Order: sequence, then C-alpha cells, then structure tokens
Amino acid sequence: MILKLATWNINSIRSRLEHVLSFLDHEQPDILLLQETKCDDAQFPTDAFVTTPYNISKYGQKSYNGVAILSKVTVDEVKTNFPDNPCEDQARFLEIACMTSIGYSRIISVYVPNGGEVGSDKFIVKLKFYDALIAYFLSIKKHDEHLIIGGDFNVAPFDIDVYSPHDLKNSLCFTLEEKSKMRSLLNQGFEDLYRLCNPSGQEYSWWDYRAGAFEKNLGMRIDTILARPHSANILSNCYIAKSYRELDKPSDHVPVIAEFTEERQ
DNA sequence: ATGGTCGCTTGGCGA
Repeated sequence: MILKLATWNINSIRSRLEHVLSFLDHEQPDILLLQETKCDDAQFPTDAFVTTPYNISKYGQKSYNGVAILSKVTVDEVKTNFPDNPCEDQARFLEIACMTSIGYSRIISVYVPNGGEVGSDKFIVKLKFYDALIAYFLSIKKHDEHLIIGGDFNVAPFDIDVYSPHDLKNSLCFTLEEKSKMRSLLNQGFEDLYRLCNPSGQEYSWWDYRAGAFEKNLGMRIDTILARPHSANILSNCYIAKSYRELDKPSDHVPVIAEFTEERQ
C-alpha cells in the first residue's frame, strides 16, 4: 500500500485553481496540503472539486493566509488551532485525523508567518509561533498513529537550502534565530523527508516573483514535509515538483511530494 | 540588488 502526500503553497486558490486541478489529475496524491488559499471558506471554489475524488477540509480568512487539506479518505477530526498560537486570528493551521493506507494518521497543513522585517514585531511573533508549534507537536506524538506535517515553514534550515548562504546571511528566513527554531523542531524527532531522501540535493521550493529569480535559480527550500521516525521508516521517496514553477501564472512555490510504502501481509 | 512582481483589492499591504 502506498500513501502519496503533497504540500503546496499556491498563493491564492482562486488564481491557481486550474494548476491545482491539473496537479491532482496528473499526480493523483491521496492527500494535498495547501497554504495561502487567500479566501474565506465561503469563497473557496468547492464546486470545482465535486467531480474529483477529494474531500475538502478548509480554514480560510479574507484576503490573507488560509490553509486547506484535500483528501481521498474521509476525515474523522478537524482542528484549526493549537495551544499558545501567537496569531490565532490568522488562518495558518489545519489538522485532520483519518485512516489512510499506511494506518491511522494525524496530518497537519501549516503556514508559518513570514516574519516581515528581521527583528520586527512580526519577526518576534514568527519565533513564538515556532515555540508553540514545537511544544504542540511534541504533545501529540504517539506510537500508534502517524504524524505528518507539511507546509510553508518560511525557514531554510541549512546552507544547502539556499542559493547563496553568503548573500543571504542575516536575511529573512535564513537568520540564525529562525534556523535554530527549525533545527530545534528537526532535532526533537521530526524528519525532514526531502532531506532524508536527498542528502545532498540542492533544490528549492520557492523563488521570488521579482528580478527573474526563478530564471536565475535564486531560490530557497522553505517548504517541506516532516514526519516522526516510525513514519519516515516507510518513506519510499520525497521530491520537489519544480516544473510547476514554469507554468503560466505560477505560484511562487512548488509542490513537495512524499510517498510512503507499507508492506501488508 | 533599498529594486523587483504578484494577489487582493482599488490604496496600499503582505510576501
């Protein structure tokens, strides 16, 4: 049995609807985690998905942020917040629990705050968001269910994850303070599935719209999928679907895809 | 690279 799970910051579900439908059709993931849907739940184009095999769990707000999870399986449980979230008025977190082909699973789509300017009030909130998120993840880890977290973490954790560690020193998403938060999360037993499958891969998940960044490959790997070791043990592949950045009117992020294979008797 | 380009919404803000 295989579970295929993807995460994608789409920068508006209404602007990227055709790309998302095409992605689902071509990749056939069992679960797709979305970030930056940028609309409230009433504006979400649910009608466009009625002919697809996907159920929609969504947590949106007007204009900004917004997360959703599309799943082929039905969902037992939905949460839209976690304890001590420093920006709980913003739609940045969505958790579902469901039975999947690899066993009972708790799956989270998260959109970590960008942080504005380094050292700003928003930057401080970003760091606090990480503290609360890490505490929450540690509180819900169990041996009898999978815990898989995908999203836009807005941090490139190591030098290999950016185009130029020298040029980006002390810049947003690559300050030591931000990297320390992401590394702390990884060090507490959450595997970075892309890095696990690609120990020396220097690929990015986001390129700025400005200044021809994609054409020059000036990107950062700030989107990924995390899982507990017992889930990572059955990971068969994890990869970045770079070609989605080459489409007309692309998102500035591309999908990250993980495949788990569970041997069944 | 103190500019550059998107999306949401119509004046800027957020990224």
